[in-house]
Amino acid sequence: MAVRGAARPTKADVARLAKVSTATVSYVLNNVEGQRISPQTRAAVRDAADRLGYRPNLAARNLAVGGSGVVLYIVPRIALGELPMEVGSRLTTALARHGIVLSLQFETDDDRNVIDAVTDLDPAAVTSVFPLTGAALAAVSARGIPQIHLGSAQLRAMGALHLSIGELRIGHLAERGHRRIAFAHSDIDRLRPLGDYWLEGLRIATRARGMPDLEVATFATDGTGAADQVRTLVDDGVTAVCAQSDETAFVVLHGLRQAGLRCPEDLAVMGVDARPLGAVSGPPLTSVGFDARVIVEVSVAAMMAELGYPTEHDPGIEHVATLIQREST
Amino acid sequence: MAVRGAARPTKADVARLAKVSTATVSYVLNNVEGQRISPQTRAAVRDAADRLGYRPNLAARNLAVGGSGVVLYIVPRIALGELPMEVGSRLTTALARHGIVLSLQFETDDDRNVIDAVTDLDPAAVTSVFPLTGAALAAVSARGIPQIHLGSAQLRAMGALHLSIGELRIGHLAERGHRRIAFAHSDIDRLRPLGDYWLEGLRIATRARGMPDLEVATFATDGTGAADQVRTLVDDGVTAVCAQSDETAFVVLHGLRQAGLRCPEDLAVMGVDARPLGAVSGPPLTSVGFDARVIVEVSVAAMMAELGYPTEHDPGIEHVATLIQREST
DNA sequence: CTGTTAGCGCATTCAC
DNA sequence: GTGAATGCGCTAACAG
Repeated sequence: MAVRGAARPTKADVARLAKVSTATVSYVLNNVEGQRISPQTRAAVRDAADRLGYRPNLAARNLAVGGSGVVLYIVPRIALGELPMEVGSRLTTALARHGIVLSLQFETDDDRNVIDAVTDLDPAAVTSVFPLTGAALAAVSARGIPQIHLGSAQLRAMGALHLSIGELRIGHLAERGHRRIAFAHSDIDRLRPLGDYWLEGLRIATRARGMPDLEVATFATDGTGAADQVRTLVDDGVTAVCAQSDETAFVVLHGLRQAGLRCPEDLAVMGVDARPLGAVSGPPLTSVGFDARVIVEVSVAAMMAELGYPTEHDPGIEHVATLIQREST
Repeated sequence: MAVRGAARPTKADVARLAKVSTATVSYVLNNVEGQRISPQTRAAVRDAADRLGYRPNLAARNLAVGGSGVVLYIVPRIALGELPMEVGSRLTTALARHGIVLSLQFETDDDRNVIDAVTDLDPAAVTSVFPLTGAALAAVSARGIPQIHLGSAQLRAMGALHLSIGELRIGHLAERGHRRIAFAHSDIDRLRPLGDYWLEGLRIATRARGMPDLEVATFATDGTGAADQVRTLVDDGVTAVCAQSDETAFVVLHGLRQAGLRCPEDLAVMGVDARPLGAVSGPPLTSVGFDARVIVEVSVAAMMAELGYPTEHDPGIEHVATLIQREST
């Protein structure tokens, strides 16, 4: 049990209590390789350390190693479910354990905050879910700061997620007799790559079943023109649409209501993301829910590895996604 | 291994360029009182500093002043619109300008991450929108770390927000002939205080107009039982409901659709928060949008002041809220 | 194997 | 007014 006095114990205190030198303390606490230290000394140090509730002073450590001890995490502004925030959250605690603090930066139009943060905080690295672009990218690479992002490369590594999701969705729709299916893209540019990623999985699934290729439509986030688009789709003989995300699915649903069409009778709609709001949309939305835990773990592990803190634990990749059947299909 | 850009200039570099001592640099750059420095020297230092693009090394500064340079910001887990995140975001950049980094911590059931962060990062303060509770509170106060939160005290200071919002909503409904109005609470405990806060404002507004007191109903977030509740309300003669938030309003809308009732004919629904999704709900939701900028500014200013970085600029409190009329009323 | 020591960059006394 | 000197707590060479 740590006794909390006024001042935090320093490495010197630990050394004194363990009756060794500060260097030794440093070695055992940092698990420095190439130093052979007797198990008992090691134990003594460890004991003294947590007897005192010792925690290294980050400022001092950073000063000594010449780093800032800060890593930036850029959060996309667009609603992409809770995942990015979840990843950020987990990353925060995972890194804190290593004494480095994660500074979340939310995307803005001008990337100003990112640029400021880069110059003010001098981060050791910049992490993000999507690759940086524009001014932020320029600022970061100008300073030679390593950037780490979780592109579809990692997603692919994640058991070819798009394939299993695609199969899951198309399978569900095919079972219900749908053959002509459309894909609803978001009109947010930034999300395009993600949409394309899902689309690819869907395409492969339809092809495997000898179904006609998917039609593609892009829906405006604010619902503008959705009714007309939906009507066109239905007139073309499309009977179901797979949206790029639940958000986009909501827009399609909106279009259906505006057009006076019924869901799923006239057009079935399916999202992917399983946001809580899907339970109360009109009608409640069928979607596929991710096991956030697994995805987050993979992401965090990848980033930690990239940052030089490899995680020994490689989480299993099974069952990352499950169908959530509601009334829209 | 990426080659970092040119080494950062240090205070010594600036001193050399400005032909003064490092102490002088420190004085002018930190605007130290009680030191009389010639304007020209001052100018020379400033010039040299930004000529070199000098930024102080945070680790070194923190070491010298004995602080960690980290402040925690606890983000409530519940969906409360974008505001808390927005506040966190702004706080991040505002503090970064002062060389302190904000570490966002998301609430969890066990408060484990907060406790860990407190011991690992040794923050100078802990900020949050709501007061801390439970284990997190214990950990923070045990260490005597100052906590700063934005309770309804500040909200009230913010021009009695609940009153103006209440008046705005009731006024809108009254204009449309509604007299019997209900309030829809969220079933999330954590949100209760916020709901009560809004409710109080609504009550005062109805009373002022001699309208009957509001009925209160609590809706489950997942939509369970919403249809019955809505039906009961309508049977009771209620013609409009003010929800605690847009989220809750969506649940009411869901109940209406399930019950086969029309909105706004059978029951008008009004949210507060103006989330983007409101544009594509069924029907699109009337709500009141906050001028996030103002609220965030007030919050951030209050927190900065509390943290010892008073902001000279006291943002005006006018027009923090505007009615967003859509089809649900 | 373990102790000593020299900085890391900055804020802050204290002489000049 | 300004410059030199100290020390913050820690890491990493270098001795021993």
